[in-house]
Amino acid sequence: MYFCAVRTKDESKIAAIYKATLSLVKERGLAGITMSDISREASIATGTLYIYFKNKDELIKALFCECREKSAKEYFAGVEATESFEEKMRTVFINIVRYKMTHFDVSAFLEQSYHSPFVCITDLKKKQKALNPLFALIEEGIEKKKIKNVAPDLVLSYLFGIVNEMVKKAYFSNKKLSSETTGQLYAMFRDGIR
Amino acid sequence: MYFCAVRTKDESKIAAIYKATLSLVKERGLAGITMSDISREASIATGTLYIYFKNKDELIKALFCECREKSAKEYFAGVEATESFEEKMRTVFINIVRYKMTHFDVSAFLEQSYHSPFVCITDLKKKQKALNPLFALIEEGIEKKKIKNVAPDLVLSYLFGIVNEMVKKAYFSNKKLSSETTGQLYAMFRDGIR
Amino acid sequence: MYFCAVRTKDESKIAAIYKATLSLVKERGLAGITMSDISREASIATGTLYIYFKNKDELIKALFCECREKSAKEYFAGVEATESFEEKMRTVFINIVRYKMTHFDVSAFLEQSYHSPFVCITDLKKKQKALNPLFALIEEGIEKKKIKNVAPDLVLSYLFGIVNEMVKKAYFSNKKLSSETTGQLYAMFRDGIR
Amino acid sequence: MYFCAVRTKDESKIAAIYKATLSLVKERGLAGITMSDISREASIATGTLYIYFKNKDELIKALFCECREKSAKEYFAGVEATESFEEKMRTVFINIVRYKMTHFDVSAFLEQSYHSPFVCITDLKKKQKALNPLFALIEEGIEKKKIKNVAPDLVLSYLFGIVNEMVKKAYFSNKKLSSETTGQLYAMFRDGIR
DNA sequence: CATGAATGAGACTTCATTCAT
DNA sequence: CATGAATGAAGTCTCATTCAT
Repeated sequence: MYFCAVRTKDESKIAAIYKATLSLVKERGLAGITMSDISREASIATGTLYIYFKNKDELIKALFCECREKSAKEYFAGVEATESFEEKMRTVFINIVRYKMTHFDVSAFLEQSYHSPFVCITDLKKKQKALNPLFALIEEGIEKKKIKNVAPDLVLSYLFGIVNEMVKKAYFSNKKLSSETTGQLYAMFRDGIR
Repeated sequence: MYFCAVRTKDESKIAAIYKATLSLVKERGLAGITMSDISREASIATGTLYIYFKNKDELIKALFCECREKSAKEYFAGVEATESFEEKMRTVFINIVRYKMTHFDVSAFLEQSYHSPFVCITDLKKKQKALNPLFALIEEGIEKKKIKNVAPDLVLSYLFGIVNEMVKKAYFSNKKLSSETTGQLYAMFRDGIR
Repeated sequence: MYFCAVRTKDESKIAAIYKATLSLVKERGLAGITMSDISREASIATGTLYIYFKNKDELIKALFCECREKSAKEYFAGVEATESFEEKMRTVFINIVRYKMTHFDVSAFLEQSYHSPFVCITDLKKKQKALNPLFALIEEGIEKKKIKNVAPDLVLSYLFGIVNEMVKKAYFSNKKLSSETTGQLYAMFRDGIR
Repeated sequence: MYFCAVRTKDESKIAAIYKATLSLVKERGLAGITMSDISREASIATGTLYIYFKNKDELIKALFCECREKSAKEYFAGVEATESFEEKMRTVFINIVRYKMTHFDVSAFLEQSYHSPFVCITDLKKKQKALNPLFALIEEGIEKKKIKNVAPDLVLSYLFGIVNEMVKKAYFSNKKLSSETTGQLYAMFRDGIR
C-alpha cells in the first residue's frame, strides 16, 4: 500500500486521453487498442478513464464528435468574406489538405470509426452543423454558375473523396504532399466541378 | 489390399468463410467480429476455421489479398482493346462504381483492413500487380494528351477517392447510385483529369 | 477426393504407435503430446489410432503395462540358475542399468505415467507378476543371510531408486554410464544391503 | 491536493497460487490441471493468475524454482557445525526423508516437472547453489575417509534415489515411513557409501 | 478524484474424438 | 481397415469494468 497525489478533476486529462487514443489508433487501428493501452499512453490509471468516460464506447464516440467538429472549424481558417468564390474555394481546399496531413491521426481515426461498432449509423447520418459553411460555399458556387449544377452533397463527397485518398496515400508512402502536387490536385478538383 | 475413398479438404469452405466474414464486417466492422461469429455465419465449427487458417490474423490477411486481387480483375471486364481511350476509361469507371456498389462488403472490408492491426503496412505498400492494366490505361491517356500530364498515381488516387467516397455515401443513405448520378460523377472525374 | 491403400489389420502398427509415443514423451513429457502428434510420428492417420485403442487413456495405459512387463523380462536375461546369489544379483543389477540406459524413453515414460491422470492408482498397486523372479532372488538372499533382514519391498525400492536416479542423471548430462561408474554404483548397492 | 491509499499487489497471493498448484498436481498430476482449476483452488479469479504470472508455463517454472530452492534449505535445519560427520549426515538424511514425506506435494511436483514441457532442460542442468552445503558435507566425508572415494555427484544421486523412491512408495501405499523403516533405510544408505 | 489490483465474461485456440469417404 | 477433415467441448488468455484503498 502506498499513497498517491490527488488533484481536482482536471479537464486537461481529457485532452491527454484524446491525444493518446488518436496516436494509438493511427498506429494500430481501432480494433487494436485497449483501455489499458490508452491509459498507459496517457500516463494515467485505467480507473481514471472511467471517471471521464462512462465506458469505451462513450470515449470513442465523444472523440469522434470532437474530431468532426474541430476539424470542420479549421477548414475555414483565413477565409475572408470579401474574397471571390474561387479564392475562397481554393483556400478551403488547401486548408483541408493541410489539416488532414498535419492531423493524420484524426483522419485515420474518423475513417476507422465510420464502420466501427462504436459509432452507430444513426449518429453518422446527423448532418454536421459544422460543415454548413462549406455547403453554403458550394451553393454560392452553383448559384454563381462557377460550379456544375449538381447536388451539393455530391460535390462535398467529391471533395472529401479526393482529399482523403490522397492524404492516405501520401502518409503511407511516407511522403509529404508537395505544394506542386497539392496544386495539381486542386486543379483536378476545380476542373471537375466547373 | 484394396482402396478406399478419403474426404479431402473442401476448398469451397474457404469461399464460405470469406463470404461470412465479409458479411459480418459490413454489418459490425472489423473490430466487432469474432471467430465464433464467423464460424456460425459460415455454418461450420469453430475448429474448422483453424484447419483452413492458422489464426484470425491470417484469415483476415488472406481475405484482404483475395479481395484486392479479385476486385481489380473485375474492373476491366468488357473492355475491348479496339475501343477509344475515352470509351475504355468510361467503361472502367462504371465497372468500378458498379463493382463497389454490388460488392459493398468487399469495399467496406478493404477500407477497414487498411488501418487494422491485421494487415501490416509493408503488405500494403506492395504495388498491386492486378492494377497494372489501369496504370497502362492512364499512361495511354497521358501520352495521347487526353489527360493532364501528372503522375499516374495521382490520377489513380483521384479516381478511387471519388468512387469510394461516393459509394460509401450512397450505401449509408440506403440509395442506389442512379445512372444519372453516376454519369454526373463520371463527368466530374473526366473534366478533372483532362 | 483421392484413394488410399488399405491393408488388413496390422499388428506392427501397434509397435509403431508405441515407439512414436515413447519417443515423444521422452522429448516433451506426457503432458506435452497429442494424439495428432503420435499419429504423425507413427506415420499413420489420427483415426487409425482409434482402431487400435479406444482412446488416449487406453493407449497410455496399454503402453504402460507393455513397458512394465517387457522391461521386467529383460532384467533376467542371461541369469543362470546355477550361479551364486552374488553373481545373479550383479547380473540383474547390470541388466537393469543397461536396459534403462538403452531404453531411456521407456524409463521416462514409466516415471511420467506414475502420477499421470491416465494411470490410476489401483492399477499401479497391482503387484507386478513380472517382478516375481526379482522378489524371489531377494528372498533367496535374505534366507542365505547375504542380505539384511528387511522387507523385500524395501530392497526393491532401494534398488530401483538408485538405478532410476542415476540413469536420469546420466541421461540429462548427456553422458553414458561408464562401466567404472556402474561398478561403483553396484558396490554401493551391494554394501548397502548386506 | 491530498493523498489517497492505493491497493498494491498482494504478494501473499503468490503463496496461495503455489499452494493450490501443488495440491492439485499431487492429486491429478501436472497433465491434469488447468489454470481454471488453480484459480478456483486458490480462491481467486482466473485473470488474477495472469497478473502474477505471464502464462501457465511461467507459473510452473517459477514454482519449480521456488520448490527446488526452498526444499534444499530445509535439509540442513538443525545441523550443527560441531557435530561429527556421521551425526550431520544422519540428520540431513532424516531431514530429507521427513521433508519429502510432509511435503509430498512438493516432491511429486518436482518429479513431474522434470520431464514436462514447462521446464526446459537447460534450466534443469543449472547446478543448484542451494545444494552446495550437501556437496560440502559429502566432500568432507570423502576427505575424512568416512565415505568411499567416488564422485560426490554419485553419492548425491544415490542419496536422492533412495529417498525419493521410498517416499513415493510410502505415500502410495498410504503408510507413514515408520522410524524403524527410516532407520533401516539410513543403514542401507550409510553402509552403501562407506 | 486517482489508483491499479482484481474480476470474470468472453475471445482465441487446441485437441480428443467422430465419421464420411 | 485407413484416412484426415470436421466437430465442439474445454482450455488458455485478454480486457472492459469495478472497487478497495
